[in-house]
Amino acid sequence: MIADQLGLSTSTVDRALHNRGSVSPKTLKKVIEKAKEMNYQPNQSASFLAKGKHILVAFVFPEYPNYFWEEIEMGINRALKDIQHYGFNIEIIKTPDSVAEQMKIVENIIESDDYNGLVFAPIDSTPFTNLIDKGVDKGFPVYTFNNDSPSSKRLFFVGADYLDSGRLAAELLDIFTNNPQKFAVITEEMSTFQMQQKIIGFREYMANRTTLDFVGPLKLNRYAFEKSISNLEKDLKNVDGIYVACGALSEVAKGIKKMDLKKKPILIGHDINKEIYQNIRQDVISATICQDPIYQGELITRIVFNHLMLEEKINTEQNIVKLEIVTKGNAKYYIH
Amino acid sequence: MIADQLGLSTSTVDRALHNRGSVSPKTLKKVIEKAKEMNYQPNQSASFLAKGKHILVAFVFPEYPNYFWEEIEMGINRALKDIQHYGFNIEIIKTPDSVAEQMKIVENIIESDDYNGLVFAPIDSTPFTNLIDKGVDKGFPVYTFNNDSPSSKRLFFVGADYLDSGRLAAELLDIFTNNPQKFAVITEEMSTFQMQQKIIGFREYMANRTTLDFVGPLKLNRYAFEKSISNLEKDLKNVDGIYVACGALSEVAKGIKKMDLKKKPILIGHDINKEIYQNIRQDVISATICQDPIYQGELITRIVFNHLMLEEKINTEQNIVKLEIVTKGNAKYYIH
DNA sequence: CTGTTAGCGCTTTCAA
DNA sequence: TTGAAAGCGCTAACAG
Repeated sequence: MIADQLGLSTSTVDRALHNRGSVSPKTLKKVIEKAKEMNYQPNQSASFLAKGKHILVAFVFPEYPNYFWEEIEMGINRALKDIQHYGFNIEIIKTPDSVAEQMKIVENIIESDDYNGLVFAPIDSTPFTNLIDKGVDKGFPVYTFNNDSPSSKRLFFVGADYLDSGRLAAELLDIFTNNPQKFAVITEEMSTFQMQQKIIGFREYMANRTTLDFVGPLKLNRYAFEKSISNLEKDLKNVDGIYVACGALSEVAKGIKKMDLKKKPILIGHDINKEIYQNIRQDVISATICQDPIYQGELITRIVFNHLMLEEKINTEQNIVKLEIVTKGNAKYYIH
Repeated sequence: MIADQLGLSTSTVDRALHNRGSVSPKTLKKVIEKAKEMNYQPNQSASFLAKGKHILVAFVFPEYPNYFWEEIEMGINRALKDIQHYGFNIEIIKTPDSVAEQMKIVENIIESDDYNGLVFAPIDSTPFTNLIDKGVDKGFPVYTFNNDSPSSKRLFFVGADYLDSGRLAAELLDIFTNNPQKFAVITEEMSTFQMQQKIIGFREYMANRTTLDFVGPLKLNRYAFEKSISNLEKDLKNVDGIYVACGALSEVAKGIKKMDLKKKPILIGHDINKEIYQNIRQDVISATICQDPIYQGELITRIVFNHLMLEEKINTEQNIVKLEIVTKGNAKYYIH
């Protein structure tokens, strides 16, 4: 219609509208004005059909803890259902919790010509900066999610603020306890970046509590949870609250039930699965902090689609997802 | 491709694939099998383009409380951004909180031929059953959201469970108070269905608290909040907790600050806006229960799109959204 | 710098 | 019951 009204060919209009060059400034201006005047909205279906563009994006993330990443995948698939018709495909690659292994896998993806982009959940922050930059510099788009690499040139980040997550955990312990004397913090021997952040946040919140006693961070061994938890019995003998900063909340709950403690401690942690849910219902766990993994998965997928397929500009550069408080009263909504 | 391999024309294949009739059982079977064999995925862009289908859906909902419905609109627009290119348009119509007024508006929409569907947030449940059924019976699709009309034939509902919302409010009062003696419940003179549900849920949770004293439901006048709140000062003199079941949480917070109460009561309510947020930060409000209006708006819009434009079947018939607990520690994530 | 043309995969009308 | 053909709005290769 623009072409008709201006006595131009559709191709000229197309070039003008999309800044493909080879258009005189005069016609360019005419076209842009006309488009605005008649409030032209491009027909995306026609555009997709004509371009026949097909894209494959690699999604790389750890497999542990399983239940968390399963929900992320649910969210990815939810977005995919709406957009894969338009030529957007993905491949999911799971990695161990090892910087070296992740490096290798990501390097291969960036080197190869098999993918048009990478969505990546690094288990640590700074070690990946150079690798990500290498990709982005040669025009290979890299997005981070769940864990960021903020000093790199990644195009976008979707995920939670783990410092704040630790602070919120501290606040929850505060709300659920009454005149507490002693808190314990539990993490893993193989402590990841995000666990460390959580603990820093927790401590920050508790910094001015001079009358409080803290034990920990007590360390669990991922490959021998049961034993390493039962080893903590003496440390937990008379704590009022326990903060589990790693992915072993249900295991800790299970261990505590077996212990012979002076008083039942308030137990706070992160994320949710069926076991955690049961322990909330049984008042073993008082609250857990969730970060809506389904939404995270859906969001990063839609953002990458919009960027790669619709060539939409990225304004913000990150989306920090909200932290949700889950207790007995609303836990049922968080289980899928 | 299917047509090629089978020596048929594309139109026959099209008819077969979409059960448009006029296909012999033999060819029908052949086509279906071939499609499955080569895992045929229809190209939605081509389909949209060829059909040139355009749809207009009416969204009808109350305007009060403003801040809540603004967030719903944000969610609707978020979905719209992705799908309006495909010929999906909406028109938003706001109504007063009056059954009669809503009736009139909805009736007009169902009678007229201007819209292809209706998304409707009724302020009450049963009164709209017949009207909704009238629409659905004549093939005019009606969906409910925020408030349901479960006995009607509406095709889908997106919204919260308000009974459960009241229960959760009660649990929160429980968590935040310590050995409470007396709780107050506040609602409006012009009490809507959803406020009533919340109070029923609240009472259900508190039913076995024989040692507790309850005042209320105290009633506010929407058109004279300040005055009707200050009138409650004597009732609130020595309560330990207040549950605001209506949309006047920030007004109540403001009123309480001015009162000369024996002890600072724990204040719990629903939803969030800038004023509520400030009062949470200042420890005037302890917690508020949110139901992610942005998500609700986005979800109902996508569901209606999928149903009307993609002719997707509706399996579940409803989506009950989660109830989120917002306190000082995570409130900043809930403000937009 | 501009225009002509073919074609993306599907739907729909009309004729056989 | 089937097929031929036009066309949806846009893109891209090519010629001028």
